Amino acid sequence: MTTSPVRVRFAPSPTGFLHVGGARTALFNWLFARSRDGQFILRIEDTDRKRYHPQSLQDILDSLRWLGLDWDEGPEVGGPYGPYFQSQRLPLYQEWADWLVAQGKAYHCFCTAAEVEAMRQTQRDQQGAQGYDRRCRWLTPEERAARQAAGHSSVIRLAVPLQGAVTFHDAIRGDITFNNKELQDAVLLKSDGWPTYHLANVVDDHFMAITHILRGDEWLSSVPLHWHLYQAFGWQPPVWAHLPVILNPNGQGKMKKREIVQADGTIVPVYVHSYRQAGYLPDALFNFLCGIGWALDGETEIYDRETALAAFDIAKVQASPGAFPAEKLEWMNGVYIRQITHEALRHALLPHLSQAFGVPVETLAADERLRLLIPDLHERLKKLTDAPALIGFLFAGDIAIANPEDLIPRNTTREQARQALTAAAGMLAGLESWTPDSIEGALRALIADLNLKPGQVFGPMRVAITNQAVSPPLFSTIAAVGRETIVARLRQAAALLAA
RNA sequence: GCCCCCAUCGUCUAGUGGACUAGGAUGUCAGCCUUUCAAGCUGAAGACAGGGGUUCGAAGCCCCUUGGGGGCACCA
Repeated sequence: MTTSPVRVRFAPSPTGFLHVGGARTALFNWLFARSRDGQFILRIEDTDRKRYHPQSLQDILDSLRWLGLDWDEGPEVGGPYGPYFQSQRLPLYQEWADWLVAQGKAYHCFCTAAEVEAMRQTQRDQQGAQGYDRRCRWLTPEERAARQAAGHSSVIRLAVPLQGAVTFHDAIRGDITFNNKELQDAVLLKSDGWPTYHLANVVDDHFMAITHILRGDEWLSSVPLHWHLYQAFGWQPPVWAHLPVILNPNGQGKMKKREIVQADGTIVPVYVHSYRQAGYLPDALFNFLCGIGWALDGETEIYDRETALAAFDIAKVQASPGAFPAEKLEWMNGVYIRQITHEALRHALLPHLSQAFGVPVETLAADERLRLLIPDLHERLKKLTDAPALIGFLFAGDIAIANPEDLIPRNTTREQARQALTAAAGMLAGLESWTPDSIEGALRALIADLNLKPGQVFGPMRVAITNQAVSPPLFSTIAAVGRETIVARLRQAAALLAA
């Protein structure tokens, strides 16, 4: 049906960091473009000078790249339809706004922001119609000229048709109709000469030859306005597809712009960089984001980019809003962590461990104990930042067991625990072969000698060695940590119980 | 208040009139494994919002109700 090459854009506003919702929009655009052999354009909509946030641009760029969403045209890569910052295209918007005025399709409005706000307030009080009452639309040429001569500042508003309706087609939702009487004479050009979203968006999409607009559902109600703009300009509108909004994890309301504290106290981050920092893998987040509003085949949950690309179909995107399934992301990230090699995991872990323990990355990279423990760590992580809590004992110089009772498992006496620790220390001090297997063999023999159960010996040892209730498996931990430290810690703990 | 969109297990979803006693995943619970925690394996509970139509036949089409969401800026 579409003969021209597909060109889509992701058009964030640099007013904040890249949100997972925005990332999902970018992802679907990217998927659509790449699966249709088209172009993915990144355009920065920086026309809001009040909310401009200087760090957000870099964050958006970094986050998109981290997710692997590369753009064909846009910031830092250029392209034939540039510039890709709206702040650098101001004359274009002014020119076309003036053109609309000259054509009688738009008009200067001299009302101040305060006047318009007052208007709105009155209407709200009376529960009547909403918005600007169009008083400047009916000004005579003389009145207009007089105000202009008096130096009154003005905005340019679109003169939308007062009657009739507009019906447009959405690639996900089908035909949608709005009555023109519900529409506003929206501001196109602000009094400072900068364009609003509506104008800039339509002008840019046209001159950048955008063929499809995939964006959030929250834009659906501004389509009729844009449609009339295309009409006024005499331009061919693109194909619209409105993606379902992502709701808060509890399903209530559009996903918040700042981190979400759930009822149980757990925190759900909303920025892509937060997930990056928290040790999520980009492939996992990519895969996960694909699954909000779209499904590969209804069966397969774990799939790579190529697979997604081969199957992606915009018409199969869900129309209904959906909650952000945070727990599923946890699980999925664990799956992706388990898929990488031990060595890859070790490297990925270094910065996180460095930060957690204040040890230089180079030192950690050379740490043989860490290397030995990676395989046992591997299947215990949902995210990279889970690692420090599991292996803190490697970097604690001295272990201080706060409560000696922690060394005593249930169904075990204090004396039994002390005996077990002492015996294990003595045995390990003289053990010839120092491997997980030999350690295990010797310890099991010891258990039989002492006539105790595994848990009665391993439990105290775990606490004595790691000062943690949860740790990687004992035998490899012992092997990794080294004889001297192990024996010392066991004896120290035994002494604690003797006291 | 007005307009628009939407409606399948708690959650993400499969389903495009008959293969639906509604499938997968996550989460939950139970069992196995087991030195803790994970991972893994096995099993269980768990949904077509309600009511009318249309049809031989409806989760899927139409209408109404209800519920949810979005929008109504010189923000995007």
